[in-house]
Amino acid sequence: MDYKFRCDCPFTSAIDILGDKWMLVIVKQMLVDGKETFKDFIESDEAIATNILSIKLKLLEELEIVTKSKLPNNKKTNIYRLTPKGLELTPILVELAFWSDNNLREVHPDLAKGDGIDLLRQDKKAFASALISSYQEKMDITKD
Amino acid sequence: MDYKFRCDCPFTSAIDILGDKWMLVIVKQMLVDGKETFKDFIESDEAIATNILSIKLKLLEELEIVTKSKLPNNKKTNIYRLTPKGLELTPILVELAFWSDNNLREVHPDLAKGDGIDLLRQDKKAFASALISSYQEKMDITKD
DNA sequence: TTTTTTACTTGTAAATTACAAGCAATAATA
DNA sequence: TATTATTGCTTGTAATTTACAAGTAAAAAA
Repeated sequence: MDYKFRCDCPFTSAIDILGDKWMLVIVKQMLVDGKETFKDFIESDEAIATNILSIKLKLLEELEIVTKSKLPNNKKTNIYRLTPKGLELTPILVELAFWSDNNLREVHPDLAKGDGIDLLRQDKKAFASALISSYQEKMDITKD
Repeated sequence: MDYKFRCDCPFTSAIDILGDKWMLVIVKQMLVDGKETFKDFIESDEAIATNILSIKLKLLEELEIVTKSKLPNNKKTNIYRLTPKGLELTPILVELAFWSDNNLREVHPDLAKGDGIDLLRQDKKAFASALISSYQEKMDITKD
C-alpha cells in the first residue's frame, strides 16, 4: 500500500499516520489495557465501532505496528499484538498522558489519577520502560 | 466551552484534544517553522484550508495553547504565539519526529534529514530544549 | 484614491467516523 | 449430535469533520 504524506517533515509525517481519533488509542488499549482480541477492543471504555476497528487494525498491521495471529488451540479468536515498531510508540503515549495530567484537569476534572501516575510524574522514561516490560511479560506468560 | 472526552483515561483524553490532522501540525508550524500569522500558516507546506485554520486557531486559543495578539504598529496582522502550556507540547512533537525518523523511512523515502536530526537521534531532551529556547529567543527579538 | 494584503466567513463537496444491522465460521451447551 | 452463543467481521446509511472555492471587510501600501 502507499500512504499519502503532506510533505517531508518528520513531525507532520508522523501525524499523517497517527493523527486521528483511533490509531494511538488502539495502541494504548493494547499496551496499557492489555486488549488483544477484536472483542476486547469493542468492549473498551472508548467504544470503537466495529467497522472503524476493522479498518484501523488492518492499517496498523500493514504498517507493521501490530501483528495478527491465532492461538494454537483456537481457530476463531484473532490475537492482535504490538510489534517492536509498535512498542516504539510508547514514548509518544507517555508524553500525551503527561501532558494531559499537567494541562487537561481544568477542562476535564474526572481525568484518572491511578495507574502509577506518580511514576509518570517523576520519571517518564521509567514509566515507559515499565509499560513495555509489563506488556512483554504478559505476552510471554499468555500461552492460553 | 466544554469538550467531549470519551473517558477518563489520560492517554485517550490527550488524543481527544490533539488527535486530528491539524492541531499538532499548527503547533509544530509555530514552534519549528516560526509561523505566527494567519498568512504564514496558509502558505505552509502543509497547506491548511483557511476555514479549518480559523476553527483550529480558535480552539487552540480557548485551550490556552496559543495566544492571539497584535503588534503595536499594526492593527491588521494577528500574531499567534505559543503559551507555556503550548510549549509543553514540545516533547510530544519530538517523540513523533523521532518515531518518524526510525519507522517511516521505508514507506516515506523523502522524509527530511536536515534540521539537527543528529541531535534528535542522540538526545531527545536536548533537542526539545533547543526548540523551546530558539522559539523563546525569536519571540524576544521580534518586536517588529 | 485605488490596489493589495490580511484575516477571515460562507457555501458546498468529499472524506472520515458513527450507528445499526446482519452474516459466516467456530465454539460451547443441551 | 443439534442447537445456541460467541467472535470477527461486512454492509448500508447517517452524522460529523475536512477540503475546496469563492467572497468580504478592514487595514495598509502604492
